[in-house]
Amino acid sequence: MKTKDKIVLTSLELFNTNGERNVSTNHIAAHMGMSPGNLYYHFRNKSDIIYEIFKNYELLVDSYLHVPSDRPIHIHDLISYLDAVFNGLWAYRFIHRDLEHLLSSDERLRDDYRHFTLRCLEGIQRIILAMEKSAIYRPMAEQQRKSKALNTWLIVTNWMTYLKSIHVSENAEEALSRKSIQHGVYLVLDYVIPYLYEDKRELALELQEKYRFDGIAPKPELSKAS
Amino acid sequence: MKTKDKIVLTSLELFNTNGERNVSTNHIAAHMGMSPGNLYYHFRNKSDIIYEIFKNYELLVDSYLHVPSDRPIHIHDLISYLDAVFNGLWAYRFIHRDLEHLLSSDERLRDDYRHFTLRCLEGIQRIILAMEKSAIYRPMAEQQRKSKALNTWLIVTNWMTYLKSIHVSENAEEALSRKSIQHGVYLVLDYVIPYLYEDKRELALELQEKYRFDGIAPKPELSKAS
DNA sequence: ATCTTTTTAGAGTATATACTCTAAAAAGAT
DNA sequence: ATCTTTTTAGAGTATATACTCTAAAAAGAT
Repeated sequence: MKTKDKIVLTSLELFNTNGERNVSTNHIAAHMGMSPGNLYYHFRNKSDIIYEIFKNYELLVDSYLHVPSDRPIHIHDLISYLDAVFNGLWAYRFIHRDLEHLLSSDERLRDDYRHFTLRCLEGIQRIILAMEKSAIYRPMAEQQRKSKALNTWLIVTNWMTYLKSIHVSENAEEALSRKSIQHGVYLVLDYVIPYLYEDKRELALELQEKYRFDGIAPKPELSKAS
Repeated sequence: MKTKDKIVLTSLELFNTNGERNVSTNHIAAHMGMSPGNLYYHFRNKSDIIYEIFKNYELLVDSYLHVPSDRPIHIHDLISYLDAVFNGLWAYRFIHRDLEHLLSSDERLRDDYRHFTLRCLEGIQRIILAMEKSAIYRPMAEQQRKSKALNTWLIVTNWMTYLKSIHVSENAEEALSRKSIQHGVYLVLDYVIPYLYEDKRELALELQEKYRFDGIAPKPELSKAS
C-alpha cells in the first residue's frame, strides 16, 4: 500500500477514536513512525487529508443509496439501506461528530457536504416513493415525503453524537458497541412502521426486533430534577 | 450588571456567532474592552465560563418541560413546548453545535449533560403519557414511548447543526433566520401527528402549517450523482 | 480620612500546532 | 553503473492560545 493511502487510513482511525480536533498532523506522523516532513510531502495540509477521507465516505454512501431498477422494492431493502447507512456512519464517525468545525474550516468540504446532504435527502425521498409504489408505504403528499426524509436524516446523522454524549466514559471504543449503533436502525424503523400498510407491519416489527438494544442509557439512576 | 455576568453574556454571544472553538479567552476580553487578566480574575478558566452558560441553559429547559398538574394537557401545550424548545435551542445554539468538544474537555459538563439528556427524555415521555391520558395521543407501549421520545430528541438537537451545514454562507446570522429555526417545529409535528386521534388531527395540521418554511434547502439545483 | 478589599490593566509565558526547508537516502529508469 | 526522480528524516519556525503574575486603581467600610 502506498504511503499516501496509509496516511489516510491512519488519520481516519485516529480521528474516529480521538476526534479530529485532538489529532494533530504531528500525532498522525508519530503514530505511523514517520516524520512530519514526510507527511507534508504527501499532503499539502491537514484539510486535504480530511477532504480525501470525506470523499471516500461520499463514494461509499452514494454507492448504496439507490432504488433497484430491475425489480420492485421490498421491506428487506429498507433494512439493508439502514444497515449500510449505520455501518458507514460508524466507519466514518468522526465526520458527524466534528462536522461543525470541519465545515467551517474548509470551504470546499462545506460545498461538497451541502450537495451530499441534498443528494441523500433526494435519495431517501426516492426510496419512500418506491415503497409507495410497491404498496409498502401508504401514499403521501410530496411535502410529507420531504419531511419524512429530513426527519430520518436528522435521526441518523445525530445518532453517533447522541451515543457519545450519553456515555459515562470518555473512551468511545467501549461505549459505542456495535450493538448500540444498531439500535439506530431500530429507532428509524419505529419512525417508519406507522406508515406501512397493515399487512407489512408484522414483518417489519419482527425485523425491527433484531436491532433492539436496551443497554443504551447506562444507568437507570433517578434524575435530579423532576 | 456585574462584570462576571457580562462576561457570561458576551461569551454566549460570541460562541453562538463564531463557534466555541473559534473564540479564545483573549477574544472575549478584547470584545469587552477589558484585559485578559481581568477576565481570569472572574473565571478560573474558559471551561468555567462554558459551564456557567450551560447551567443557565439547563435551568431554562428544566423550567418549561413540565406536565401541567392542575388541568388536562392540550394540543396547544404541545405547540408551546416545541416553541420554547426551539427558542432555547436558538439562544444557546453553540452548545449543540460544538457538543462533542465541550463534553470531551470537561468531565463535569459531561456528567451534567448526560443527566440533563436523560431528564429531558423522561420529560418528553411524561408529556406523551399525559397526551395519551387526555385522549390526544393513541395509547402506546412503554418501549414505543421511549423510542418516540428519543427520536424527537435526536431531531430537535440536530436541527441547528443541520441548518448550519446546509447553508452556503459561513455567516450563520443571515442563514439561520427565525423562520428556518421554526421549521423544526413543523418537522417534529410531522412526526407526532400520525399518532393523534383522528378528531385532533385537523387542528394539529392547522397549527403545524404556521411553522412551515420552504426556504431551507437554498438551491433546488440538480445534484451531481443520481 | 484611612484602611481593606475588590477589580482592573498589561506585560509576559509555556505549550501545542500546522507547516517549512534542506539534505540525504531509496527507488526506478536506461 | 550512472543519472533522475521520489521519498524520507529531522530540525526548525511562526502563530495562536490558555493562562499567570504584579502592580496600580477603584470601590467600600468605618
